[in-house]
Amino acid sequence: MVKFSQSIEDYLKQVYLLQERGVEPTGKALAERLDVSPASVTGMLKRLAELKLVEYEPYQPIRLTLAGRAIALEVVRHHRLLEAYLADVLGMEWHEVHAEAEILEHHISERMEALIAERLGHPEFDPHGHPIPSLDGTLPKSRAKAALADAEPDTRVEIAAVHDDREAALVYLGERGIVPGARVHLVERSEVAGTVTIEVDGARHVLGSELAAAIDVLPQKTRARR
Amino acid sequence: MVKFSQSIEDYLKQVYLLQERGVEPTGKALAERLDVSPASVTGMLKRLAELKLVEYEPYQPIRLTLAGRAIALEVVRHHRLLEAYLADVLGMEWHEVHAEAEILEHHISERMEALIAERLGHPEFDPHGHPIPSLDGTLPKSRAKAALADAEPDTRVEIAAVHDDREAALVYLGERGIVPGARVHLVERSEVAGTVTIEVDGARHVLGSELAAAIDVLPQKTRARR
DNA sequence: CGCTAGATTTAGTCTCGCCTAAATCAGAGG
DNA sequence: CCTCTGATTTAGGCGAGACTAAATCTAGCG
Repeated sequence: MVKFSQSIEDYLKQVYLLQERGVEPTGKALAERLDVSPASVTGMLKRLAELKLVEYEPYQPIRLTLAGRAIALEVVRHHRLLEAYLADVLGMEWHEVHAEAEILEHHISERMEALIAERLGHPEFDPHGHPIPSLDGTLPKSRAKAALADAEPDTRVEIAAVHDDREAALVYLGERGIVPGARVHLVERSEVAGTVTIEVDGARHVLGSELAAAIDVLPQKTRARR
Repeated sequence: MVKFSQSIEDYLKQVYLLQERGVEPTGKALAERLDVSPASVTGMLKRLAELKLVEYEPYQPIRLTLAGRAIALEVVRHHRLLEAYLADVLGMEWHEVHAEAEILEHHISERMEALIAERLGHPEFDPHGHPIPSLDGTLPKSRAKAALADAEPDTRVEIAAVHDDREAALVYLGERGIVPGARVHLVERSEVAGTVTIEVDGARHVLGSELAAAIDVLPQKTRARR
């Protein structure tokens, strides 16, 4: 597979990540996530279409081609392996790993990727609970999960993943033990207040629904899996 | 300290490395090492002079400013720490580490640098025997050493450093145990043949003077130091 | 059916680093 | 002191990837 620029990798990755979260990858969404003007996105999409990495016609939905998806998966694999490595081996805090991996994902060799994966024992999930694509492009299958913001009140759940890159949010959650694998009691949700109340380790916490929407949980009848 | 582009870091690093080896950093030498045309070097030197990172006047010798030297040292520190880390912790072969470090040196955070240095116990030399600048910009002092190509024949010496990036050369030397720390008997030198004969672990090897010039040795009255 | 808001695309520029070709300079030898 | 050679600099350009401003499309609503 030919080597593409970091910019190209970033665009493809963001298209993939939006799709992974079930969001339509529009030009606007890409512009926001890439911190770039919408006009720049259009320009790049044209190039990506030329390169057969995305299917793109003006005003039509954006889709990755097989080749584009392969690159996106590779970058995502690098990112998540790096997060796991930085946290587990180097002892970096879980809120720091994203920023570091965001950069390094574009620069590690296949050799280094393999050494890292091996050292970690080929993990299936990163410290935020995100699935790590395998070398052949397959994803670990995870059980049905729901956003904490939508889960059944007064049930016990297990935190599965946290989809929030902001360091402050991760510090906040980490300090309160709201991390993948944690068992949590969902006390109540208030639609009108826009809050979710949970109990972790005997302490109560109230989260805004925005943050609660970024947290995926599993019904409690499960075992830990990290 | 402001963040400069990878290109700028590379230019400054090469100026530093040439000086470290006692070579005048001319435009031509830089062009070769950076794999760039001489005209491009001139252009970049102008920019670097504007940025107060080098002292440069047309046709005058090139010198790093304090700021430029600080950046060069930082990049070299990253490079050599990474080489040590990749070899010692990740188990990468000593001939592979240079290429990987060459890229990653520009992308690791200060935080990661610190974690790596700590994990390694703040080493003074990298796997090739090159000194690792400390955080405050000082270098470990190494004892007087000479190129293998110039050393006294029929003496015992210790390999101190190998100044050759080519993978094939490193594989060749590594397979024969010609690595920093190794004790070697310098059997003879032939000016006319352009060869140096050494004995390592009971086996004789003949090296061309070019390669022998890239190997630094210490007189034998020393202890191992890695 | 027509309007409008918001998303998207087009057009035209800018900067960074690189290039080639041509000009110029420095230093050695006659 | 002149000339030749090799190093260096100047001049002119190019491609990537970003930007702003202006034009255009789409979709929802009255």
